[in-house]
Amino acid sequence: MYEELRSELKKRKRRITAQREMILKIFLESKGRHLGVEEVCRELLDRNIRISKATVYRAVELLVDLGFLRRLNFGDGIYRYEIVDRSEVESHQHVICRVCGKIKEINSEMVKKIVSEISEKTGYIIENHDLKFYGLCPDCKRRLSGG
Amino acid sequence: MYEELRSELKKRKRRITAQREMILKIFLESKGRHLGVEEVCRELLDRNIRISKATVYRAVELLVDLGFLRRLNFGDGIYRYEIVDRSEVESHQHVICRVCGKIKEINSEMVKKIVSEISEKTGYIIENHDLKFYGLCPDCKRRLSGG
DNA sequence: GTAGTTGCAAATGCTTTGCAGCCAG
DNA sequence: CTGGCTGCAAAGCATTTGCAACTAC
Repeated sequence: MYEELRSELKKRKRRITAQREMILKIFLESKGRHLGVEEVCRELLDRNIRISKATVYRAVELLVDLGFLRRLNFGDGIYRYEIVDRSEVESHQHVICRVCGKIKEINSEMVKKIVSEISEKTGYIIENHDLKFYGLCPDCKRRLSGG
Repeated sequence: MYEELRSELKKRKRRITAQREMILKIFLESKGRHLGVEEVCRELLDRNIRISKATVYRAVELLVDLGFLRRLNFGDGIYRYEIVDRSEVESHQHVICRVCGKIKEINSEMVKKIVSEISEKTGYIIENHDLKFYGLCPDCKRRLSGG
């Protein structure tokens, strides 16, 4: 993945820097998590690496541009980012527990059908989407009803 | 709707004020639009009504709590609000043009199927959802491809 | 050498909050 | 009356930006 990053950076005449590789590394080692800038900085500090917050902001923006990260928005006022798995479908959907905040990724075949249905009905060309389902996860469900 | 607002406020021992009714009125008269606090203030000014921004912030939060408004997040750093139509299904979905920003509401039967599929697969109880589809609206599609 | 990067601090922009005065009940 | 409400200004926060020093190439 670092090789791809280097080649993408070269392609766009942007520089290959230790900071950028390090930040990508954090995301590669945190697969499945959804990190905000603050958390990225914390992860870096845990590894005794100090990169200024401004640089992290600029790096994640760049990594989103280059297609390595995806920006997420869970409506809490903080932008979070996750690594883009090239093998995965171009869309993404999350199920979020309203009690514990746990986030689960899902992948429904039915999503494709919805997309084409919407495309037909509205005349829009749908390029990507962001689906969030809110509810109770099994654990919280048990905890709340059980006791 | 104002009657419902008054009774909800009484029920919760909150006061009935001209500002709160006025702000609800703005939303009732702007059905289908997604107003941010700034825009609500502008609408008020257009009607020669001055309500402080802080009050608007507090009022929309209250109206969301009471179930009259729904908070939306289109990822541009601004919370927008829309009136909740009691007759409508408890869920909502938007199609957003990435060029002109136009937002269209949709209502797909297929959404219900997805919800139950997800519920089965994940064990979550899905209470509501927030679906956003991004792409090109017919107008921008024409403008971009046509010339 | 030079243009892209970084770190810092200051600025920005949306939202929240403390507080004194006001007003609905 | 009195506790909730409003308006104002100040504070909070996440994010962005200006700039001088630095560094990849």
